[in-house]
Order: sequence, then structure tokens, then C-alpha cells
Amino acid sequence: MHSAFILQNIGRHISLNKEEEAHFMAQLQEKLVPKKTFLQREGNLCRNIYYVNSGTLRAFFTDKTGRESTIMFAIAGWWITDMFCFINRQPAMLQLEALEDSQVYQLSRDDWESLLNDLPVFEKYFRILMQNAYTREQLRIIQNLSIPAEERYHNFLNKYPLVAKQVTQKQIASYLGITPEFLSALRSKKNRKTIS
Amino acid sequence: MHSAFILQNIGRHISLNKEEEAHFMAQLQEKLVPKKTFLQREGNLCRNIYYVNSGTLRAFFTDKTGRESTIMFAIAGWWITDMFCFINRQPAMLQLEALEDSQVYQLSRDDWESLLNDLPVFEKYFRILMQNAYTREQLRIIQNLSIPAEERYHNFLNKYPLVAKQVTQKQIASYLGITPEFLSALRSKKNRKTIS
DNA sequence: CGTCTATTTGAATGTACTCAAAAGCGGTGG
DNA sequence: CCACCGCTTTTGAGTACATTCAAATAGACG
Repeated sequence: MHSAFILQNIGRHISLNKEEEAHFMAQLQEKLVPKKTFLQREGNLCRNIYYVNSGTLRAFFTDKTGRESTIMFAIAGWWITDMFCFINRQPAMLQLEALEDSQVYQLSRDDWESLLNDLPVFEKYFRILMQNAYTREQLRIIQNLSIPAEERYHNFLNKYPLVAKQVTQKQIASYLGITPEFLSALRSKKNRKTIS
Repeated sequence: MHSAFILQNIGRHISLNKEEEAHFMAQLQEKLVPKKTFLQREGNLCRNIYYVNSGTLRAFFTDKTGRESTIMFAIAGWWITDMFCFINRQPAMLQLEALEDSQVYQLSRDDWESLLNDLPVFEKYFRILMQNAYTREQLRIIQNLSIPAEERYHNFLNKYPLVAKQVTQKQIASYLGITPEFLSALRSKKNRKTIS
């Protein structure tokens, strides 16, 4: 049963009694997201945050020229949304797309706020989640600023091996901030080195 | 009196009674940081988080080649630390430097943890801080990935006008991820446009 | 005033991009 | 099951953005 997993996951950070667990689970709405469908489209009000039970999701930004930048991937155990727009009840800048058939729990902005009020222990849980997200993004910025694309690519493969298996090179390139052509060139350069 | 400011600042997010305010203030240690001195050096255990009362601080990363990347600036009203290493009680990757004579409140890792336990309302406060920090870094990543250096420079000037007044071009360049020479070239290009 | 660092300028170089075309791969329908 | 379609990946040539290195100029500070 899936609900066991999310409670187990939360249990690594905070302790809940049976009532609290039930109260929390009651707020969640299970959703199936077929491959290539969107949980969130750009411009629509960002109403929900999602916990991934299974599958793979991608959040990406599209600039005026149509170029996509992948902001994050999410696999089982991750929460994903357009956090800025979720918090501030604004139209989403990001789109959320299923990269394969996925199953998520949906939690609405209002229910999230109620949850934090009703069960203050969730303030701690989300404080830890936000703190992890912050430090993760900061490490990403440090890397983007200080190391070249080739090394960032290998770091990505090492840090997110499960994600790397599920996504295309094009998507990895858009996460690293390079073109798919250039990523391809890096890879073949590496192969030539390895072979010779 | 400075303590009024920090309490006022916190009061924008959570409500504290007089006892809680006193308990919180008792954890803080006031520190003067003269210009060009370091609050935190790379490799030292990152023991503290700092709230800036006055002045300007900079957090930066130094790579193997000696190149500096500015991770953040902090002026009055901001908290600053090497968050990843603070949370995980690790040697700092970042250095914290005063760009002018500054005055800060220091809160140690242990006292921070006690504060969260003793006054759970601070879980909410730091949840909001972490959430703001996360969304800020995510917007920065989106910009770094999707827009060219020249536009990022102007966005920086618009977003952080007070910071821009206090820091050198070299430091702004290292925040944007470009060399000072290239920033200088962008600026003179802009001037030529404006003049002609 | 002299020293130190920041900023500017320019030339040569390198990293990454654009555009175009070919090859590979997966899914779908006949 | 095979043929075709669309998308991803590869490859290559030409280009643009950004860097490095060097040197001159300007500013800040004791």
C-alpha cells in the first residue's frame, strides 16, 4: 500500500500518532498521471503540491524564445510544485509533466495551509523540506558558477543515478543549461578518451 | 535600539509574546564585524547563523583554481550562513566576509536547535525563511539558465538596488557568474548605446 | 604622495551555440 | 511483423559569447 510509504518517509523527520496520520492522509488526493500529460500548465493558477508515489515528473520553464530549462526532476518520495507560485497563489511559471505513467498525492494550497495550522508538527516537516530544497539549489548554483559543463554532467549522473535512467539526454542537457548537441559532443569526447 | 528591528522583522511572520521575545533575544550574541574581516573561514566548522543589523556581508565559494563565486550578499534584515554546513554541522564550504563595518546577531547551531524545540513557533518562522530562500534560489537558477549575462546584470541592479550600491563590480560579476572584464565590456557597450 | 586594488581596453583563445543533415530508436498502424 | 513517422541523438561547419592574459587607467586609502 502506498500510504505506508509516504508516512514512513515523513516519519524520518517527525513523529505522528495514528490520529495525526489519518488527518494528514485525509487531505491527500490520489492521482494517476499518464506519461506525457501535464499536472500543471504555465499560466494556470498553481493550486497544488504533489508527492510522487511512483513514476517520474519534470518541472520546466519555457522562455520567450521557446527554449526549455528543466528546474527539477521528481521520482518516488519527492514533493514537486512551482513553489514560488504555490506559496504566493500566482499563475505558474513552470509546467509539470509526467515523463512516464506516474501516481501522485495531490495537496491543495488551502489544505496545506490548514494542515500547518491544525498540526503544527508539519511546520517542522516542511521547514526541513524547504531547508533541504534550499541547500540543494544553493549547491546547484555553486556548481553552475564554478565548474564546466562536462563535470556538471558527471556529477548529475552520480548524484541522481535513478533519475538519469528515466530521462532523455535532451532533458538532462536542459537541466544542466546546455544544448543537447553540446551534451552529445561531451559524451563522445569522453568515449574517445576512454577507448584510446 | 537594534533589538527592536529584529523583533519587528520576525513579527511580520509570527507573533511572539514578551516572554518569547526575551527568550529569543537571550540566545543572540551581538557582534561587530569590521570591514574586510571574516565571520566564517572555509574549512572551519560552520557553527553559527547570523542576522545582519547593519552593514553588508558576502558569502562566497572559492574553487580549486582560486576563482571566487559569490553565493549571496546580506544587508540589514537578512540572515546569512553556509546553510548546508550549518545544518549538517560540517566544515564550511563558504566564507563570510564583511564588505563594510557591520553589526550582526550570532546564533549558534545548538542554540538554534534549542530555540526550535523550546519555542515551536520558530519552526514556522524558519519554515518561511527557508521557503523564501528556496524560491529565491530557484528563480536565480531559472535566470542563470535562460537569460544572457547582460540582462541578468540589469535584473540584479533592479532587484537589489541597495546591495548594488555597497559592492564592487568584481563582486557583482562573481555573483552573476562572469568575469569582471566581461562585465566591464557589457557596461561600456550599454553606455555606447545610450550615448549614440 | 605612493601603493594597492578595481576597472577598462584590446587581442587571442576557448567554450558553447546555431543551423543543417544524417543516423538511431520507439511507437503505431496497416 | 514490417514500414513508416516523429523525435532523439550524433556529427560537422561556422559563429557568437565569454574567457584569459596583458597592459593602461582610475580610484580608494593610509
